[in-house]
Amino acid sequence: MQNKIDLTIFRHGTGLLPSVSVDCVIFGFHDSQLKVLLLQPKGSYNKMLPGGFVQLSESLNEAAQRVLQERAGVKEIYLEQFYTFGAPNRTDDTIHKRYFNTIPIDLDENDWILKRFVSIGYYALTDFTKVKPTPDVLSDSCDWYDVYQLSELAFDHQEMVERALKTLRSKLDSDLVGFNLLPEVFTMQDLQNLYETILNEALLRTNFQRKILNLNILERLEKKMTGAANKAPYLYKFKK
Amino acid sequence: MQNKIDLTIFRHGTGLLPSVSVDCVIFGFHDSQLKVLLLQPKGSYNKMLPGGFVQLSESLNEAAQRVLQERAGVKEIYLEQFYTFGAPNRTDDTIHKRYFNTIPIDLDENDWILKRFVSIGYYALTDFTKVKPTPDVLSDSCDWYDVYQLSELAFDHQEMVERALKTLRSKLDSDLVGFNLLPEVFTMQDLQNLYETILNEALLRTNFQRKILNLNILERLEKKMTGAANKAPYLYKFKK
DNA sequence: ACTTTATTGTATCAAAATGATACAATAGTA
DNA sequence: TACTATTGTATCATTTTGATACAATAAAGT
Repeated sequence: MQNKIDLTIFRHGTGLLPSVSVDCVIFGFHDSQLKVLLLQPKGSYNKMLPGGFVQLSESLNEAAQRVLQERAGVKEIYLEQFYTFGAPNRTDDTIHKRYFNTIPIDLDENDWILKRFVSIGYYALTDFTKVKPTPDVLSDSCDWYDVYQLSELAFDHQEMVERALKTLRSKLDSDLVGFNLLPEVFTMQDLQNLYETILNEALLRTNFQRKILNLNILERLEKKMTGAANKAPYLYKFKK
Repeated sequence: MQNKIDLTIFRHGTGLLPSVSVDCVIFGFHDSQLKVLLLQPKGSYNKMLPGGFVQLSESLNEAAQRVLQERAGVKEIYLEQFYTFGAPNRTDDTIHKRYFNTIPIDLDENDWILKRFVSIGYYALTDFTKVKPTPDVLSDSCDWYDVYQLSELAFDHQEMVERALKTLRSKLDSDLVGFNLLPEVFTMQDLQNLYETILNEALLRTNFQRKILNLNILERLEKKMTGAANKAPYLYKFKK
C-alpha cells in the first residue's frame, strides 16, 4: 500500500531541466569507519545515492544542495562537483524503467525521465553526528553505510562512490578545512583516525602530528579529561 | 549570403540528448606560446570553443571526440573531462538566442536548444604541428590563439578556458605521458619550455632535467645536430 | 688550427621535507 | 606509590628540493 505522494517534481514541463540530474555522495565518519549516505528506495531494489533533477531557475550546486535536503534531510553542507556521468546506458535501461514504475505516477512513454540522462556528481565529507538522515517519501530509509562494505547499488552509483572516494583522497589535505568532518572539538588521534580511514592506510603518529600542526589550521584548546589511564591529549578545533 | 547547411544536427527529436552539450578546450604549444583552439562563428560574434550536442547513442567522451572532429577537424585526441558548467543563465539568454538566430534554421521557440543547457567541459593538450584546424560550416575560421592574450569569448567559454588551464597545470606531471604535446622527438629544452609556458613561471634548468629524468618516462636518443653554436643536446622521446 | 661563445650534462653542496626512533610527561589504575 | 598506556616533543637519518659550479662541445670568429 502506497501513500499519496507529491510527485510533481517528476513531471515534464514543470520547470525541470531535461536529461540532467545530480547525485550526492555524502561521506560521514564514525567509529573509525568511513560511511556513505544511501537511500533505500520503496520497493526492494538496490540502495541509491540521494539524487534528483535540476530546476530551471537554480544552478547545479543549488540543485545538489536542495536535492540533498529534500531526499535525505541534510542541509547546509558544502558540496563539490567531482565528475559527470553520462554512459548511454546508465539510465535508459530496464532497471531504470523498473525503478520509475515503482513510483505511482503516470509517465508518458516518451518522457525524458524514462530515457537517458546525464548525472553530475557532487560529494562532501561531513560530521556524522551533526546529520540526521531523513528519508523522503520515495524511500523506506536513509542511512549511513560503511564505504568498504557496500552491497550492490542502483544504476552506476557504485562507480560514483568509487570516484568520489578517489577525489576525496586526493583533495584531503587541501580541502581539509572546508570539510565539516569532525565534531567542533577533537583530538589529534581523532583526526589521524579520520585520515587513516579515508586513505585506508596506517600513518606514523608523531609525523602525522608534526605535519598537521605545520599546516597551521588548528587551534589548540585546553586539555581534555578523557578518563583514560594515560596522559590527556590536547583538544583542537579548526581555525576560522 | 549564406550557403545551404545541413543542420539536422540541431533538430529536436533527431537523436540528441536534450539540455546537454560538450565543449572542448584544446591546448596547443608553439613558439613558446600556449595556444587554444577557437572557432570564429559566422556573423561577427565572439569566438567560441568547439562544442556541440550529445547523440543518444554515444557516451560523453565519444561526443566530445566527434564534436571536435566535426567542428574543428581535429581527430584522435585523448580528451579528459574537467568540469561541468551549469549556471542557469549561461545559455538561456539574449546572447545565446542571438547566436542561434544567425543560423539559418527554423527553431521552435520552445526548443531546448534555445533554452538553458549544461555543458560538460573536456580538455586536451596536443602537438600544435600535428593538428590542422578546419572550420565547420557554421564557422568562418578555426585557429589557435595565445591563451594569455584572449579576447572576450562567447558564453562562459572564458571561464571554461581558465578552469581547463588550472586543471592542466595541476595534472601536468601525472598526465604528461598521456598528452601528445610535443613532436615525436624533442630536447630537454623543448620540454622545459612547455612546462614554463603552461605554468607561466621560470624553472631552474638543471633541477628540471633531474626531475624529469627521475620520472623515467623518457627515452634518450642519439645526439642532435642543432646547427647552434654550442654543445648539441640529446634528443628524447616518451617511453611507451 | 686555435680561440671564443653559448649551451648542455652532470656533480656537488645547502636547505627543507619526510621517515623513523627515543624518551620524558602524565591521567588514571593497581 | 608504582605501574600502564598514550601523548607531546626532540632528535637523527634519509630523501627531496633549491642553488651553484664546472667541464664538455658544436659552431662561429679569427
